[in-house]
Amino acid sequence: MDALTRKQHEIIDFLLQNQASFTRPPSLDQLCAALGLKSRGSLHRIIQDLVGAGLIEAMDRKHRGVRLTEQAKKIVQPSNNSSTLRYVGIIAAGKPIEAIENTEFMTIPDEIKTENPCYVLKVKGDSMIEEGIYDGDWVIIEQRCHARNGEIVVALVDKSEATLKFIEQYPHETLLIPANSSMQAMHYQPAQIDIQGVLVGQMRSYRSMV
Amino acid sequence: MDALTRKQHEIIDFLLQNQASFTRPPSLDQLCAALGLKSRGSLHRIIQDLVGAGLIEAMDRKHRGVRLTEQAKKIVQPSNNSSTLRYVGIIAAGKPIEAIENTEFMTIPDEIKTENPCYVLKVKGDSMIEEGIYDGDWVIIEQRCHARNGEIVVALVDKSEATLKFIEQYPHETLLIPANSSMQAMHYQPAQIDIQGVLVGQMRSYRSMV
DNA sequence: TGTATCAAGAACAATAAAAGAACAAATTTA
DNA sequence: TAAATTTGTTCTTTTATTGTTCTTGATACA
Repeated sequence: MDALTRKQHEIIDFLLQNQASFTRPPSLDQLCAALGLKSRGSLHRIIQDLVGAGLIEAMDRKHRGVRLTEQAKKIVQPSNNSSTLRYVGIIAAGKPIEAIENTEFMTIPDEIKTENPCYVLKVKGDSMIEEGIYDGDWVIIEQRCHARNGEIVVALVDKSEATLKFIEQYPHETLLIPANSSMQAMHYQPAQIDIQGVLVGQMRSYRSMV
Repeated sequence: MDALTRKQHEIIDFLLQNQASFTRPPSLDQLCAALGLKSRGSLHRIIQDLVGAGLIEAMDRKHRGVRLTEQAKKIVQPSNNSSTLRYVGIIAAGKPIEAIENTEFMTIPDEIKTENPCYVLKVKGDSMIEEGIYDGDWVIIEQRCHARNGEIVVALVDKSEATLKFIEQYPHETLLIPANSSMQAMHYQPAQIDIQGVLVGQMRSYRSMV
């Protein structure tokens, strides 16, 4: 199969990304409208080339619209707008992270993660309640061992206790600050603290509320 | 089996979506009325093709209406497993929902949605801040038109303004209650309020904080 | 410069669909 | 039971839509 031209690529990308938004396979005219073209004559040629490449099903004069082949649909699977992250366990202030028994995975939308490796924790406790992070919420953590002041981090204290807090780092002191006015900021020696990741996303289910 | 023509597709979609609203299988004339056709002659041909495709049960002159086969009902099931939801737009208290221009879809983990149809909105404003729902958060809404007292709903006020609030419904009064102590509960006539969905999930990105 | 790609549009052929007439079978009503 | 009505079926005719094929001209690129 030859490499696709720019336009062929654009059309396939468009179709793959908008499969869901067409309730049925679009006709050439509909595609033209969606793509901003004024006439379907030239689009037809491009579609035919894609039929040749095995990415679109032949239309042979049937009026059934432009349908992607299974092969084409597979192309998009890896580059979906989400990815599967490891659900590691439960984080509760003052305790080690309680790992869950069987490794679980959760599909997390790109909107609340980053390009870098991330993992998921479930939050236990109210220490970040004023930041809108509640007991039972999930948090998405980007895995890294450094953070900037003011970021929310998973911090390992004295190699034993894990906690989710705002961090402030100074030459001779590291502060872990809760978002809960009934709790106090904690002061540590920098060596006592290991950063295990930085908060990049959060999510919550309201299903069990009922 | 060949792919369906547009009209065949439309009819199957219609039947699937309106199964519940027909007390008995619709006759050809009823279907014509529902679909805006003036004569059943042409509809019959299309139905026969669908019988041939195994999606509709053969009628053989029985006057009992059009029934989908089990196979046809399965067609929609797989898309249920998919966790791709429509990102509809932005909800800001006191304004209509501001639809986004191009239909977008977001992949939402099963943990923060339900089995029923859901859609996604972005929240603007602070009216639910004490419930941990902040300006800029996404909310996942289960699409239904009724709610129980104490649930958080997308309510359409006077057919014009949309808002996200706790709801309390009494025979002669409906209350929309914010989760923000600097705001007041609003009192309405029940007829002023249309429920457009119930909150089932929430999520937030911390990426832009940096 | 020549080549490949692409947009626009005209013209055409095939298919799909709408409308309606006429009839037969099933069902309901009187 | 008989008549009336509804429903499904089979046609034909007409219209609309969709896919196809060409030609012309513009643009990008090596």
